[in-house]
Amino acid sequence: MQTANVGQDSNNTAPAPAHQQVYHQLRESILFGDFTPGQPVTIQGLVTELGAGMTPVREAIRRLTAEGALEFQGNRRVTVPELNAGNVDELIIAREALEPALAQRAAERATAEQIAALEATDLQLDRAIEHGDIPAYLRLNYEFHAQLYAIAAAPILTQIADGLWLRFGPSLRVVCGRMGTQNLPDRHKETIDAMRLGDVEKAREAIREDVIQGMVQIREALYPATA
Amino acid sequence: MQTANVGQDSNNTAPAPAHQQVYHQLRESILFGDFTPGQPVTIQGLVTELGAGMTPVREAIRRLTAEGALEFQGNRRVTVPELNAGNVDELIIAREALEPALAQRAAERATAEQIAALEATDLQLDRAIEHGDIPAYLRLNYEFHAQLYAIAAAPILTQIADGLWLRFGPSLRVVCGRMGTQNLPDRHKETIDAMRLGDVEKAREAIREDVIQGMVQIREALYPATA
DNA sequence: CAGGAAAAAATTTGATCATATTCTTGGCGG
DNA sequence: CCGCCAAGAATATGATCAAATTTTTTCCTG
Repeated sequence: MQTANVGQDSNNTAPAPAHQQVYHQLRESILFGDFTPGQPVTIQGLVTELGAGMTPVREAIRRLTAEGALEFQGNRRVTVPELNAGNVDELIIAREALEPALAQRAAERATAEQIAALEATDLQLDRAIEHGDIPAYLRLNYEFHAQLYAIAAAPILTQIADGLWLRFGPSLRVVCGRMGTQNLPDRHKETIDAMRLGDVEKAREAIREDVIQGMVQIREALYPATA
Repeated sequence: MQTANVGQDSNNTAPAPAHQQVYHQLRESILFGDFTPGQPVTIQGLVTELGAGMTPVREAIRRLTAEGALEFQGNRRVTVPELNAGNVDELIIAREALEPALAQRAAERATAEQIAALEATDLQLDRAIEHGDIPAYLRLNYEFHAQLYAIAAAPILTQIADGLWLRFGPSLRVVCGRMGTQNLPDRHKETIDAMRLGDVEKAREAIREDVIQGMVQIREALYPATA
């Protein structure tokens, strides 16, 4: 959400608390596919791997568990969730409901600069797709939507939508790994055009299609049999 | 979500971890109005009040912060969030999007027993409204919706919808305290009737109206000026 | 004698606590 | 009125205890 100074402390600002740093690191790892669905996540493993204390790691894990990015396995174990077909359907419902609302608000508020920045991200995204650079694709695709959220200026809706990315991030990574980046069309250009023209309804619809298209692709890749 | 054994350990089962117990206690306190919007929540206060250790309390707070039930004030302070008019609007959007979807799924799946249980809850709710029993009203109103979520069998959507209750719970309490329970009509009867008849669309619409009605009432009570 | 299931020991991991450290804040003196 | 200092609260650490998993051992059966 807020861009806290995750790194070293600049001149006067205090460094971010360790638990926040750990949280952000873990979050990125989950979002951009350093973890695979089903993978166990151990506290002690992270403690040694990140060189952090036990308490910050525990807190970061709790936070991510609450966001649905990790799953409490009952027996004190925590794993990266594996999505079943029903879960994907739920995510489709949720994203189809939320993202168009955010896009609409963004279209109503966007300045020319913000739209330009959006387009810049999308161009980088195109390049990543051309090069088949999956990590860059995942990052920039998320970045595009995150920029849209920021423009929408709706903190609660944004937090919820962001949480959804955490849920399907690991699976998206798997799907991309299988299919490459070529067959991943989006509706970003249409969205940007609509925003330039101030056509709120069209922007809303473009994002709706973008989201559904992407989610259905995940579902088809993971569960081809299911209708 | 899952009904862990929060209390003493029954014969063979291990007692729930302290951090979960603390989480559930805090959660209830927030949901049913033991905390008021803006109220600061201190770790040490909870440690002494609940007689729990510091680590479990910290973890519970982190979890509730991630769910939006508490707010990180930046300077290490945590408070119960105060909703502004825009926040309420966002909550309306989110609930209007999610609850009908859940109601639809519930209507598609409900057994006669489940509908009967729903009706029983609603009758208790009516009694609480008659008696002006605000705590009971808050509890049973939530219970009604929670039962609906359970029937819908959609864990992700349920978790998100549940999180929304945590966000407006404290404010709902304030509104009820101001207006009493009399002027709080709902569409529960219509919902139950529609479910009995298997009229999925009507159930969806009834819940949609129920939710909007309730949320608009909160908005009007807190921010009368705003359209 | 080999294979395998059950039991027991060992190791790994999670939960909690007491304590030290760091940061914020409110009051006091300049 | 501004800056410094002390009190209090939050953060972080490492130790300790408990639970779960894994490995080893044992014993029985074919």
